[in-house]
Amino acid sequence: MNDKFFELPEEKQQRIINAGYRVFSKNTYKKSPVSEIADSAGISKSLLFHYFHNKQELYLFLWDKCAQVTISYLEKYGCYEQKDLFDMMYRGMQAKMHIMRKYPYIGTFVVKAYYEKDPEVCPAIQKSYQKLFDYKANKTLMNLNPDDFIPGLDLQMMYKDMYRASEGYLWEMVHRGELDVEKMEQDFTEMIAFWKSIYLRKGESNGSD
Amino acid sequence: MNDKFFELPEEKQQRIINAGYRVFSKNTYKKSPVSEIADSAGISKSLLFHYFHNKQELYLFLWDKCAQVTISYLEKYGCYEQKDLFDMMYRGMQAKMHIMRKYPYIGTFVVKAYYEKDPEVCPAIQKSYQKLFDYKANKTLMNLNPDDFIPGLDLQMMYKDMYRASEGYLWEMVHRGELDVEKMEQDFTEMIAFWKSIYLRKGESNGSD
DNA sequence: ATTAGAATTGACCGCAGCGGTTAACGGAGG
DNA sequence: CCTCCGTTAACCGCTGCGGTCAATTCTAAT
Repeated sequence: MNDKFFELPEEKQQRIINAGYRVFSKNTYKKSPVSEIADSAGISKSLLFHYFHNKQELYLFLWDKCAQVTISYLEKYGCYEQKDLFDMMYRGMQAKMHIMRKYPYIGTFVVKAYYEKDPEVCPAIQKSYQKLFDYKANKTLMNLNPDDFIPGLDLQMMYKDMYRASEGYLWEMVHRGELDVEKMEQDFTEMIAFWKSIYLRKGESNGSD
Repeated sequence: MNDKFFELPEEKQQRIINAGYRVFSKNTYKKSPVSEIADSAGISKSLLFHYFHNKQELYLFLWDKCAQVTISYLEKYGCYEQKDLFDMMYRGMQAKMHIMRKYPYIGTFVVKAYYEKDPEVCPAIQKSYQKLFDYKANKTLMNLNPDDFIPGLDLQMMYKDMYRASEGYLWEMVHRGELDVEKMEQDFTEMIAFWKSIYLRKGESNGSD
């Protein structure tokens, strides 16, 4: 790719990147017109081809950017220094929200990319996905103390259920269209509070309402 | 459309319908090639155009079929005779599973259709969606007795959380590719049991696990 | 066997829209 | 005035689309 791209003002880079994520997350790789990306970014198709030699290069750049962004934010928010489970979920949520604020379509893009079948990009995706996946792999649940939770609780199930509810909520929001990140952050906070209220053992040193 | 379609053997009708759901749920309306549907159904494009005059007609037929199937199965499984909340969820799940077994891509199709922007089909979709939505609207939660549940539980939150977890699980499965309905049914049953174990008031006349 | 009629198809058409190229435009600096 | 460079409109060859239609195969009654 043309390094001139990085000399562009941040805002313009972002606009182009997000346009890419948006279009590629809506269609297959093959059926995503570069012209639509250019339009969405407010530049001409020619200019886009000036920065990226071809469609494939643009796509793979976006993919790499994707992994890079995810990892950097997860680290930034300290999502893997898990002391308290719920605190960790909260940090994870914050990281996700921050990413979504900056790159609203990155989530759906990742999913689409992962299941992309086109031989022009598929191998590259598959190869580098493992890295990201390994990174995200939950070492969670390893060192949870059952005494902190209500007696007889299936911790595995609890975790799965919370994870799924988060995913379900996210899905709900994404498909609703406009992402009101403020509201999402608030809703997530509520959800976490709810989970604490039902899962955590009561009457301990924890001050909850 | 050509009524000859309905004289086809059930299995062939199904094959065509499912091919339609599959292709239309993968791409936008405009970017879904009729030829791919025909291929996927194992017939020629010409024949498909023999049964449906044009793409639009095929699409809207599939949409109608969709509403019709959903409603009929929800009724068949008695999903709205809610006495016990969890029983109702179980019935709902069974209905969904039955549908997915018969029309694996119908779920994703509905979602795609709902957010379809193409002026050739959008208005028709939007108009008839309200019906389906009104039908599915949860009168649930109306007549729940708080005494059945653990004290202080926020019933609204509980319901939302269960709903989201279900969606999250479904999303997880759908995006994983092959839909092992048996396993899904089993997992859902487990989830419902889990919910009963954490939400339901203990030590009553209810005999659980 | 013959044949009418329906089921089914391959080949075709005109056209839209794609990825990518290129020649030219326009504004800032000298 | 020229030159550079970010930027674009116009263009090109081509693919693949929706839809048609004449031809072929299948079915079954005679």
